[in-house]
Amino acid sequence: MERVLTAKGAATRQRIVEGAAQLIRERGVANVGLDDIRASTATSKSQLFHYFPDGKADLMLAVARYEAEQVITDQLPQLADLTTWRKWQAWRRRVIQIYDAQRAACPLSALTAQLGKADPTTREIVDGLTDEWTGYLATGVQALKDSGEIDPRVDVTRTAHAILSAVSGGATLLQSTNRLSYLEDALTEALDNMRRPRS
Amino acid sequence: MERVLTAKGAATRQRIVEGAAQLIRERGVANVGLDDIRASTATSKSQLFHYFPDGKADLMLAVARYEAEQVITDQLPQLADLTTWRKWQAWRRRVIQIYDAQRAACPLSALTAQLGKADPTTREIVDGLTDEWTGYLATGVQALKDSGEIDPRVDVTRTAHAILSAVSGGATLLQSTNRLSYLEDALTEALDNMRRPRS
DNA sequence: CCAGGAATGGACTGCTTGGTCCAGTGAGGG
DNA sequence: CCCTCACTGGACCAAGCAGTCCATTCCTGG
Repeated sequence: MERVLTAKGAATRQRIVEGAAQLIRERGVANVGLDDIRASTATSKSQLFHYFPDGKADLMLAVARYEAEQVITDQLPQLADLTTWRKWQAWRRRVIQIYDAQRAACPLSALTAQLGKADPTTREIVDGLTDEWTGYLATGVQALKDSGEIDPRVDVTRTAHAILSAVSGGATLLQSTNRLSYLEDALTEALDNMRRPRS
Repeated sequence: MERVLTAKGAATRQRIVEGAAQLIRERGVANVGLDDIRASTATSKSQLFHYFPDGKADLMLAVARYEAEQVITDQLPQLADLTTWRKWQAWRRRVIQIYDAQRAACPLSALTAQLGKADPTTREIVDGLTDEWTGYLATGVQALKDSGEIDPRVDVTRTAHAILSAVSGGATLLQSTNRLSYLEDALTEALDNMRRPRS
Protein backbone atom coordinates (compact mmCIF):
# COMPACT_ATOMS: atom_id res chain seq x y z
CA MET A 1 0.00 0.00 0.00
CA GLU A 2 2.56 2.54 1.10
CA ARG A 3 4.96 3.54 -1.61
CA VAL A 4 8.33 5.19 -1.27
CA LEU A 5 7.95 8.94 -1.62
CA THR A 6 10.71 11.46 -2.07
CA ALA A 7 10.32 14.92 -0.61
CA LYS A 8 9.26 16.19 -3.99
CA GLY A 9 6.72 13.41 -4.35
CA ALA A 10 5.22 14.07 -0.94
CA ALA A 11 4.89 17.75 -1.82
CA THR A 12 3.09 16.95 -5.05
CA ARG A 13 0.77 14.56 -3.30
CA GLN A 14 -0.07 17.19 -0.74
CA ARG A 15 -0.66 19.76 -3.47
CA ILE A 16 -3.14 17.40 -5.09
CA VAL A 17 -5.04 16.77 -1.87
CA GLU A 18 -5.27 20.45 -0.99
CA GLY A 19 -6.24 21.46 -4.51
CA ALA A 20 -8.92 18.80 -4.66
CA ALA A 21 -10.26 19.83 -1.26
CA GLN A 22 -10.45 23.42 -2.40
CA LEU A 23 -12.35 22.54 -5.56
CA ILE A 24 -14.77 20.32 -3.68
CA ARG A 25 -15.51 23.08 -1.19
CA GLU A 26 -16.28 25.42 -4.03
CA ARG A 27 -18.35 23.23 -6.30
CA GLY A 28 -19.37 20.15 -4.34
CA VAL A 29 -17.95 16.72 -4.87
CA ALA A 30 -20.41 15.87 -7.63
CA ASN A 31 -19.09 18.65 -9.83
CA VAL A 32 -15.40 17.89 -9.54
CA GLY A 33 -13.73 15.44 -11.90
CA LEU A 34 -10.19 14.21 -12.10
CA ASP A 35 -9.56 16.50 -15.04
CA ASP A 36 -10.58 19.50 -12.96
CA ILE A 37 -8.21 18.48 -10.22
CA ARG A 38 -5.48 17.84 -12.75
CA ALA A 39 -5.88 21.28 -14.28
CA SER A 40 -6.18 23.05 -10.95
CA THR A 41 -3.11 21.48 -9.43
CA ALA A 42 -0.90 21.56 -12.54
CA THR A 43 -0.44 17.81 -12.59
CA SER A 44 -1.03 15.06 -15.10
CA LYS A 45 -3.39 12.13 -15.11
CA SER A 46 -0.62 9.69 -14.42
CA GLN A 47 0.43 11.57 -11.31
CA LEU A 48 -3.02 11.27 -9.86
CA PHE A 49 -2.89 7.51 -10.27
CA HIS A 50 0.74 7.38 -9.22
CA TYR A 51 -0.05 8.88 -5.82
CA PHE A 52 -3.52 7.38 -5.49
CA PRO A 53 -3.30 3.93 -7.05
CA ASP A 54 -6.93 3.09 -6.37
CA GLY A 55 -8.09 6.09 -8.29
CA LYS A 56 -10.68 8.63 -7.43
CA ALA A 57 -12.05 6.84 -4.37
CA ASP A 58 -8.57 6.74 -2.96
CA LEU A 59 -8.05 10.44 -3.51
CA MET A 60 -11.44 11.32 -2.06
CA LEU A 61 -10.56 9.40 1.06
CA ALA A 62 -7.33 11.36 1.39
CA VAL A 63 -9.33 14.57 1.00
CA ALA A 64 -11.74 13.42 3.67
CA ARG A 65 -8.89 12.72 6.06
CA TYR A 66 -7.37 16.10 5.31
CA GLU A 67 -10.65 17.92 5.89
CA ALA A 68 -11.37 16.04 9.09
CA GLU A 69 -8.01 17.11 10.38
CA GLN A 70 -8.68 20.69 9.33
CA VAL A 71 -11.92 20.81 11.29
CA ILE A 72 -10.02 20.22 14.51
CA THR A 73 -6.90 22.25 13.80
CA ASP A 74 -8.99 25.24 12.74
CA GLN A 75 -10.42 25.33 16.26
CA LEU A 76 -7.09 25.11 18.00
CA PRO A 77 -5.83 26.28 20.36
CA GLN A 78 -9.18 27.32 21.85
CA LEU A 79 -10.78 23.88 21.62
CA ALA A 80 -8.01 22.29 23.66
CA ASP A 81 -8.25 24.79 26.50
CA LEU A 82 -11.88 25.00 27.61
CA THR A 83 -10.98 25.39 31.25
CA THR A 84 -12.90 28.53 32.15
CA TRP A 85 -16.14 30.13 31.12
CA ARG A 86 -14.28 32.91 29.36
CA LYS A 87 -12.35 30.39 27.34
CA TRP A 88 -15.56 28.67 26.33
CA GLN A 89 -16.74 32.02 25.05
CA ALA A 90 -13.53 32.47 23.12
CA TRP A 91 -14.04 29.08 21.51
CA ARG A 92 -17.61 29.99 20.65
CA ARG A 93 -16.43 33.14 18.90
CA ARG A 94 -13.79 31.15 17.08
CA VAL A 95 -16.30 28.60 15.79
CA ILE A 96 -18.66 31.28 14.56
CA GLN A 97 -15.79 33.10 12.91
CA ILE A 98 -14.67 29.95 11.09
CA TYR A 99 -18.08 29.06 9.70
CA ASP A 100 -18.90 32.64 8.88
CA ALA A 101 -15.73 32.85 6.85
CA GLN A 102 -16.05 29.65 4.91
CA ARG A 103 -19.82 29.80 4.53
CA ALA A 104 -19.78 27.06 1.93
CA ALA A 105 -20.05 23.53 3.14
CA CYS A 106 -18.98 22.18 6.45
CA PRO A 107 -16.57 19.68 4.94
CA LEU A 108 -17.71 17.11 7.45
CA SER A 109 -21.31 16.98 6.37
CA ALA A 110 -20.47 17.53 2.73
CA LEU A 111 -18.15 14.57 2.54
CA THR A 112 -20.24 12.37 4.77
CA ALA A 113 -23.34 12.88 2.76
CA GLN A 114 -21.66 12.39 -0.55
CA LEU A 115 -19.19 9.61 -0.16
CA GLY A 116 -20.73 6.25 0.38
CA LYS A 117 -22.16 6.25 3.87
CA ALA A 118 -21.73 2.51 3.90
CA ASP A 119 -18.02 2.61 3.16
CA PRO A 120 -16.28 1.53 6.37
CA THR A 121 -13.24 3.73 5.78
CA THR A 122 -15.35 6.85 5.45
CA ARG A 123 -17.25 5.90 8.57
CA GLU A 124 -13.99 5.45 10.41
CA ILE A 125 -12.82 8.93 9.49
CA VAL A 126 -16.04 10.57 10.55
CA ASP A 127 -16.31 8.54 13.73
CA GLY A 128 -12.78 9.48 14.65
CA LEU A 129 -13.46 13.15 14.15
CA THR A 130 -16.70 13.04 16.12
CA ASP A 131 -15.10 11.17 18.99
CA GLU A 132 -12.13 13.50 19.15
CA TRP A 133 -14.32 16.56 19.07
CA THR A 134 -16.67 15.18 21.70
CA GLY A 135 -13.66 14.36 23.82
CA TYR A 136 -12.39 17.94 23.81
CA LEU A 137 -15.84 19.26 24.70
CA ALA A 138 -16.39 16.72 27.47
CA THR A 139 -13.01 17.54 28.94
CA GLY A 140 -13.97 21.20 28.98
CA VAL A 141 -17.31 20.57 30.65
CA GLN A 142 -15.64 18.43 33.26
CA ALA A 143 -13.10 21.21 33.88
CA LEU A 144 -15.90 23.67 34.65
CA LYS A 145 -17.44 21.17 37.04
CA ASP A 146 -14.11 20.62 38.74
CA SER A 147 -13.54 24.31 39.20
CA GLY A 148 -17.04 24.83 40.53
CA GLU A 149 -18.07 27.17 37.72
CA ILE A 150 -21.08 25.04 36.88
CA ASP A 151 -23.52 22.87 38.79
CA PRO A 152 -21.93 19.50 39.65
CA ARG A 153 -25.15 17.76 38.64
CA VAL A 154 -24.55 18.62 34.97
CA ASP A 155 -24.31 15.50 32.82
CA VAL A 156 -20.96 15.82 31.05
CA THR A 157 -21.56 13.51 28.11
CA ARG A 158 -25.04 14.73 27.42
CA THR A 159 -23.90 18.35 27.51
CA ALA A 160 -20.99 17.63 25.18
CA HIS A 161 -23.33 15.89 22.75
CA ALA A 162 -25.76 18.78 22.88
CA ILE A 163 -23.03 21.30 22.14
CA LEU A 164 -21.63 19.31 19.26
CA SER A 165 -25.12 18.90 17.84
CA ALA A 166 -25.61 22.63 18.10
CA VAL A 167 -22.47 23.28 16.07
CA SER A 168 -23.31 20.62 13.52
CA GLY A 169 -26.91 21.73 13.14
CA GLY A 170 -26.00 25.39 13.06
CA ALA A 171 -23.43 24.70 10.36
CA THR A 172 -25.90 22.66 8.31
CA LEU A 173 -28.50 25.39 8.51
CA LEU A 174 -25.92 28.03 7.68
CA GLN A 175 -25.05 26.11 4.58
CA SER A 176 -28.71 25.60 3.67
CA THR A 177 -30.05 29.05 4.37
CA ASN A 178 -26.92 31.19 4.36
CA ARG A 179 -28.02 32.64 7.69
CA LEU A 180 -25.58 32.65 10.56
CA SER A 181 -28.16 33.18 13.27
CA TYR A 182 -28.95 29.48 13.70
CA LEU A 183 -25.38 28.71 14.66
CA GLU A 184 -25.11 31.76 16.89
CA ASP A 185 -28.38 31.07 18.66
CA ALA A 186 -27.77 27.36 19.04
CA LEU A 187 -24.33 27.87 20.52
CA THR A 188 -25.48 30.66 22.78
CA GLU A 189 -28.29 28.56 24.15
CA ALA A 190 -26.25 25.38 24.51
CA LEU A 191 -23.51 27.18 26.39
CA ASP A 192 -25.81 29.28 28.57
CA ASN A 193 -27.68 26.14 29.39
CA MET A 194 -24.57 24.66 30.88
CA ARG A 195 -24.42 27.43 33.49
CA ARG A 196 -28.04 27.44 34.57
CA PRO A 197 -28.74 25.77 37.88
CA ARG A 198 -30.22 22.28 37.78
CA SER A 199 -33.57 21.57 39.34
CA MET B 1 -44.33 24.69 -18.29
CA GLU B 2 -47.42 22.99 -16.92
CA ARG B 3 -48.73 20.24 -19.11
CA VAL B 4 -52.18 18.69 -19.14
CA LEU B 5 -52.17 15.54 -17.04
CA THR B 6 -54.83 12.90 -16.92
CA ALA B 7 -55.48 11.02 -13.70
CA LYS B 8 -53.40 8.16 -15.02
CA GLY B 9 -50.58 10.49 -15.93
CA ALA B 10 -50.57 12.14 -12.53
CA ALA B 11 -50.38 8.74 -10.87
CA THR B 12 -47.42 7.73 -12.99
CA ARG B 13 -45.66 10.97 -12.24
CA GLN B 14 -46.18 10.48 -8.55
CA ARG B 15 -44.92 6.90 -8.77
CA ILE B 16 -41.73 8.17 -10.38
CA VAL B 17 -41.14 10.82 -7.71
CA GLU B 18 -41.73 8.43 -4.84
CA GLY B 19 -39.63 5.69 -6.38
CA ALA B 20 -36.78 8.09 -7.05
CA ALA B 21 -36.98 9.43 -3.50
CA GLN B 22 -36.83 5.92 -2.13
CA LEU B 23 -33.77 5.03 -4.18
CA ILE B 24 -32.00 8.23 -3.21
CA ARG B 25 -32.63 7.60 0.46
CA GLU B 26 -31.14 4.16 0.12
CA ARG B 27 -28.10 4.85 -2.01
CA GLY B 28 -27.50 8.58 -2.04
CA VAL B 29 -28.15 10.82 -4.99
CA ALA B 30 -24.74 10.20 -6.52
CA ASN B 31 -25.48 6.52 -6.95
CA VAL B 32 -28.86 6.81 -8.60
CA GLY B 33 -29.17 7.16 -12.35
CA LEU B 34 -32.15 7.56 -14.58
CA ASP B 35 -31.90 3.93 -15.55
CA ASP B 36 -32.16 2.88 -11.93
CA ILE B 37 -35.25 5.00 -11.48
CA ARG B 38 -36.70 3.66 -14.70
CA ALA B 39 -36.17 0.07 -13.62
CA SER B 40 -37.40 0.64 -10.09
CA THR B 41 -40.61 2.36 -11.11
CA ALA B 42 -41.44 0.21 -14.12
CA THR B 43 -41.38 3.09 -16.53
CA SER B 44 -39.52 3.92 -19.72
CA LYS B 45 -37.00 6.56 -20.55
CA SER B 46 -39.51 8.54 -22.54
CA GLN B 47 -41.89 8.70 -19.59
CA LEU B 48 -39.23 10.26 -17.43
CA PHE B 49 -38.73 13.00 -19.97
CA HIS B 50 -42.42 13.24 -20.67
CA TYR B 51 -43.18 14.16 -17.06
CA PHE B 52 -39.95 15.99 -16.38
CA PRO B 53 -39.09 17.80 -19.63
CA ASP B 54 -35.93 19.36 -18.25
CA GLY B 55 -34.53 15.97 -17.41
CA LYS B 56 -32.79 14.82 -14.32
CA ALA B 57 -32.48 18.21 -12.67
CA ASP B 58 -36.21 18.67 -13.05
CA LEU B 59 -36.94 15.31 -11.46
CA MET B 60 -34.51 15.92 -8.62
CA LEU B 61 -36.27 19.17 -7.86
CA ALA B 62 -39.59 17.36 -7.70
CA VAL B 63 -38.03 14.84 -5.34
CA ALA B 64 -36.68 17.66 -3.18
CA ARG B 65 -40.12 19.24 -2.97
CA TYR B 66 -41.65 15.91 -2.09
CA GLU B 67 -39.09 15.23 0.64
CA ALA B 68 -39.38 18.71 2.10
CA GLU B 69 -43.11 18.18 2.39
CA GLN B 70 -42.55 14.80 4.00
CA VAL B 71 -40.31 16.27 6.67
CA ILE B 72 -43.19 18.39 7.94
CA THR B 73 -46.05 15.95 7.46
CA ASP B 74 -44.13 13.21 9.23
CA GLN B 75 -44.13 15.40 12.33
CA LEU B 76 -47.82 16.19 12.23
CA PRO B 77 -50.00 16.47 14.12
CA GLN B 78 -47.62 16.94 17.07
CA LEU B 79 -45.61 19.76 15.48
CA ALA B 80 -48.71 21.89 14.98
CA ASP B 81 -49.88 21.58 18.57
CA LEU B 82 -47.00 22.52 20.85
CA THR B 83 -49.22 24.24 23.37
CA THR B 84 -48.19 22.50 26.58
CA TRP B 85 -45.03 21.04 27.96
CA ARG B 86 -46.45 17.53 27.66
CA LYS B 87 -47.14 18.12 23.98
CA TRP B 88 -43.59 19.29 23.43
CA GLN B 89 -42.45 16.04 24.95
CA ALA B 90 -44.75 14.13 22.63
CA TRP B 91 -43.25 15.96 19.66
CA ARG B 92 -39.76 15.18 20.92
CA ARG B 93 -40.59 11.47 21.05
CA ARG B 94 -42.09 11.66 17.60
CA VAL B 95 -38.97 13.27 16.11
CA ILE B 96 -36.68 10.70 17.68
CA GLN B 97 -38.93 7.91 16.50
CA ILE B 98 -38.88 9.22 12.93
CA TYR B 99 -35.12 9.54 12.67
CA ASP B 100 -34.50 6.31 14.51
CA ALA B 101 -36.69 4.54 12.00
CA GLN B 102 -35.27 6.01 8.84
CA ARG B 103 -31.66 6.13 10.05
CA ALA B 104 -30.40 6.77 6.55
CA ALA B 105 -30.17 10.34 5.47
CA CYS B 106 -32.18 13.24 6.65
CA PRO B 107 -33.51 14.09 3.20
CA LEU B 108 -33.06 17.76 3.94
CA SER B 109 -29.34 17.68 4.45
CA ALA B 110 -28.83 14.99 1.85
CA LEU B 111 -30.51 16.97 -0.88
CA THR B 112 -29.12 20.29 0.22
CA ALA B 113 -25.58 19.09 0.19
CA GLN B 114 -25.82 17.33 -3.09
CA LEU B 115 -27.90 19.48 -5.36
CA GLY B 116 -26.26 22.67 -6.34
CA LYS B 117 -26.26 24.91 -3.30
CA ALA B 118 -26.21 27.85 -5.61
CA ASP B 119 -29.32 26.83 -7.51
CA PRO B 120 -32.01 29.33 -6.52
CA THR B 121 -34.86 26.84 -6.80
CA THR B 122 -33.19 24.43 -4.41
CA ARG B 123 -32.50 27.27 -2.03
CA GLU B 124 -36.14 28.29 -2.21
CA ILE B 125 -37.31 24.81 -1.25
CA VAL B 126 -34.94 24.53 1.68
CA ASP B 127 -35.63 28.06 2.87
CA GLY B 128 -39.35 27.41 2.75
CA LEU B 129 -38.99 24.26 4.81
CA THR B 130 -36.74 25.94 7.35
CA ASP B 131 -39.04 28.91 7.73
CA GLU B 132 -42.13 26.78 8.10
CA TRP B 133 -40.47 24.55 10.66
CA THR B 134 -39.11 27.51 12.63
CA GLY B 135 -42.58 29.03 12.53
CA TYR B 136 -44.21 26.00 14.16
CA LEU B 137 -41.54 25.90 16.86
CA ALA B 138 -41.73 29.62 17.57
CA THR B 139 -45.50 29.41 17.86
CA GLY B 140 -45.09 26.62 20.37
CA VAL B 141 -42.55 28.53 22.45
CA GLN B 142 -44.81 31.57 22.46
CA ALA B 143 -47.72 29.40 23.59
CA LEU B 144 -45.75 28.23 26.63
CA LYS B 145 -44.91 31.82 27.46
CA ASP B 146 -48.54 32.84 27.13
CA SER B 147 -49.70 30.09 29.42
CA GLY B 148 -47.03 30.90 31.95
CA GLU B 149 -45.35 27.52 31.70
CA ILE B 150 -41.99 29.11 30.96
CA ASP B 151 -40.19 32.27 31.97
CA PRO B 152 -41.54 35.28 30.02
CA ARG B 153 -37.98 36.47 29.44
CA VAL B 154 -37.28 33.55 27.10
CA ASP B 155 -36.29 34.74 23.63
CA VAL B 156 -38.76 33.04 21.31
CA THR B 157 -36.82 33.22 18.07
CA ARG B 158 -33.52 32.27 19.59
CA THR B 159 -35.07 29.31 21.35
CA ALA B 160 -36.78 28.13 18.17
CA HIS B 161 -33.49 28.41 16.28
CA ALA B 162 -31.67 26.47 18.96
CA ILE B 163 -34.23 23.68 18.91
CA LEU B 164 -34.19 23.41 15.13
CA SER B 165 -30.40 23.34 15.18
CA ALA B 166 -30.52 20.57 17.74
CA VAL B 167 -32.74 18.47 15.49
CA SER B 168 -30.66 19.21 12.42
CA GLY B 169 -27.36 18.54 14.13
CA GLY B 170 -28.63 15.46 15.88
CA ALA B 171 -29.89 14.10 12.57
CA THR B 172 -26.60 14.85 10.84
CA LEU B 173 -24.63 13.12 13.54
CA LEU B 174 -27.02 10.19 13.54
CA GLN B 175 -26.41 9.80 9.85
CA SER B 176 -22.66 10.13 10.27
CA THR B 177 -22.12 7.96 13.29
CA ASN B 178 -25.26 5.84 13.38
CA ARG B 179 -25.67 6.77 17.03
CA LEU B 180 -28.99 8.14 18.20
CA SER B 181 -27.71 9.63 21.42
CA TYR B 182 -26.68 12.95 19.84
CA LEU B 183 -30.22 13.68 18.75
CA GLU B 184 -31.70 12.50 22.03
CA ASP B 185 -29.25 14.51 24.13
CA ALA B 186 -29.49 17.62 22.00
CA LEU B 187 -33.27 17.65 22.08
CA THR B 188 -33.41 16.87 25.77
CA GLU B 189 -31.05 19.74 26.56
CA ALA B 190 -32.67 22.22 24.21
CA LEU B 191 -36.12 21.53 25.60
CA ASP B 192 -35.08 21.43 29.25
CA ASN B 193 -33.27 24.66 28.69
CA MET B 194 -36.51 26.33 27.74
CA ARG B 195 -37.95 25.62 31.19
CA ARG B 196 -35.03 26.72 33.28
CA PRO B 197 -35.40 30.08 34.96
CA ARG B 198 -33.54 33.01 33.39
CA SER B 199 -30.96 34.89 35.34
C1' DC C 1 29.20 9.89 -13.45
C1' DC C 2 25.90 6.45 -14.28
C1' DA C 3 22.29 3.24 -13.36
C1' DG C 4 17.59 2.66 -11.67
C1' DG C 5 13.62 3.93 -9.75
C1' DA C 6 10.65 7.89 -8.84
C1' DA C 7 8.19 11.50 -11.12
C1' DT C 8 5.85 13.49 -15.07
C1' DG C 9 3.30 14.25 -19.62
C1' DG C 10 -0.35 13.25 -22.31
C1' DA C 11 -2.60 10.41 -25.78
C1' DC C 12 -5.95 6.85 -25.83
C1' DT C 13 -9.86 3.71 -24.46
C1' DG C 14 -14.09 1.91 -22.99
C1' DC C 15 -17.95 2.43 -20.14
C1' DT C 16 -21.54 4.89 -17.99
C1' DT C 17 -25.26 7.88 -18.43
C1' DG C 18 -28.13 11.82 -19.58
C1' DG C 19 -30.79 12.93 -23.29
C1' DT C 20 -33.19 12.28 -28.17
C1' DC C 21 -36.34 10.22 -31.43
C1' DC C 22 -39.89 7.92 -33.41
C1' DA C 23 -42.95 4.34 -33.65
C1' DG C 24 -46.82 2.50 -31.39
C1' DT C 25 -51.08 2.17 -27.87
C1' DG C 26 -55.17 3.55 -25.47
C1' DA C 27 -58.74 6.24 -23.54
C1' DG C 28 -61.96 10.03 -23.44
C1' DG C 29 -64.72 13.63 -25.78
C1' DG C 30 -67.39 15.05 -29.76
C1' DC D 1 -67.60 5.34 -33.60
C1' DC D 2 -63.33 7.59 -34.44
C1' DC D 3 -59.94 11.19 -33.87
C1' DT D 4 -56.89 13.30 -31.22
C1' DC D 5 -53.63 13.71 -27.88
C1' DA D 6 -51.74 11.95 -23.72
C1' DC D 7 -49.15 8.02 -22.70
C1' DT D 8 -45.68 4.26 -23.29
C1' DG D 9 -41.66 1.42 -25.15
C1' DG D 10 -37.11 1.06 -26.23
C1' DA D 11 -33.44 1.66 -29.59
C1' DC D 12 -29.98 4.96 -30.35
C1' DC D 13 -26.64 8.87 -29.78
C1' DA D 14 -22.97 11.81 -27.89
C1' DA D 15 -20.46 13.63 -24.12
C1' DG D 16 -17.98 13.21 -20.04
C1' DC D 17 -15.17 10.79 -17.27
C1' DA D 18 -12.44 7.24 -14.71
C1' DG D 19 -8.82 4.62 -15.64
C1' DT D 20 -4.66 2.62 -18.76
C1' DC D 21 -0.24 2.85 -21.00
C1' DC D 22 4.03 4.06 -22.49
C1' DA D 23 7.49 7.34 -23.41
C1' DT D 24 10.34 10.77 -21.25
C1' DT D 25 12.64 13.40 -17.68
C1' DC D 26 14.39 14.07 -13.11
C1' DC D 27 16.84 12.91 -9.03
C1' DT D 28 19.74 10.36 -5.97
C1' DG D 29 22.76 6.97 -3.99
C1' DG D 30 26.67 4.26 -4.91
